[in-house]
Amino acid sequence: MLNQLHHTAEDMIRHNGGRATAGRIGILAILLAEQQAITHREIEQRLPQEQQLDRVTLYRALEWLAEKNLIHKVTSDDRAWRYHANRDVQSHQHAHFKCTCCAQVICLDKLPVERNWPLPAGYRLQEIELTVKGLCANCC
Amino acid sequence: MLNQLHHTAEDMIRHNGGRATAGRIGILAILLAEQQAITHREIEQRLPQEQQLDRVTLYRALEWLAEKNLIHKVTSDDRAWRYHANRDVQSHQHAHFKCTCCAQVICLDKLPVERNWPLPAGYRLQEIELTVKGLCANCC
DNA sequence: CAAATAAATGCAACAATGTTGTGATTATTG
DNA sequence: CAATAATCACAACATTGTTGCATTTATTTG
Ligand SMILES: [Mn+2]
Ligand SMILES: [Mn+2]
Ligand SMILES: [Zn+2]
Ligand SMILES: [Zn+2]
Repeated sequence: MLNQLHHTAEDMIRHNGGRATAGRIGILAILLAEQQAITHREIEQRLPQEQQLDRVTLYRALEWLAEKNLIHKVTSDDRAWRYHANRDVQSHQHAHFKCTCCAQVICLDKLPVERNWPLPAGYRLQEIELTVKGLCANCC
Repeated sequence: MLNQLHHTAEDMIRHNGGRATAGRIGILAILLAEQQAITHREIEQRLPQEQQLDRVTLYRALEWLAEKNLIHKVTSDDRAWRYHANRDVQSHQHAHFKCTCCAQVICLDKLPVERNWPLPAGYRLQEIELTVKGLCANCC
């Protein structure tokens, strides 16, 4: 099961012309297995003891994966990026939900906001970032 | 003009039962004068030389002003809070625009998003945080 | 398979932003 | 003016992320 994900991860990495290193494969497998968007720290904790990576290496691997569009970064109000594998649905813009109690972040399907936003004259829209804050099912 | 704002700021602070210190008044006057939401650092730079405040004092003053609802904080993707005085319009929820080039942040009037968002079962909505990213008139 | 090479890694140092604790100062009250 | 609680300044710390550079390694090539 996790082995399957490792295989998938390796494929995804090779398809993008990157080196299939243990670190990258492990990180991407973790993100593929995860339902939520998780932080750098949480990824570190999920890595098996025998293949801990340097903080910087982890940051750079995540940066590479994001560049190649295999994962995406989510901004949060606690100053920590969260990362999540790109599934079909998430490849285009979508909103996020963050629990104000336990801080979990999940990706929501749609982005039900009109693209032609009423901006001041001369302003150009590039991207909409939307986070719904509230309580998750566990914290309600 | 700026003197007028100082007077207004002092009134707002006293109305909330706080001590009218030079620091608080100066900070709030700066935020009242500003069209955009600005960072801690930018506030510091706008303070006259003779009344520079300690970083921590500035943080705590901003915290107090936000608690009293005289200003509001804006989350951004660059890990720095931005602050803006609460005018009538901004007292309720609104969206923000951030220029991806010069990083300026302005408050937008409305929040044209349906409040009854389609969340997973058991989830409860508290607040919607929306940032439109793009290019401002200067950077276009 | 072995050597060559570019890519990835590990480590140390640094930067930005924000927080906590505590003793000194000050705005306000009477 | 004196008393007092609120505010402030300073030092120390925490978290998250970045940069430079020497070392290691995955992949390619012969
Ligand atoms: Mn997402
Ligand atoms: Mn605002
Ligand atoms: Zn929760
Ligand atoms: Zn701009």
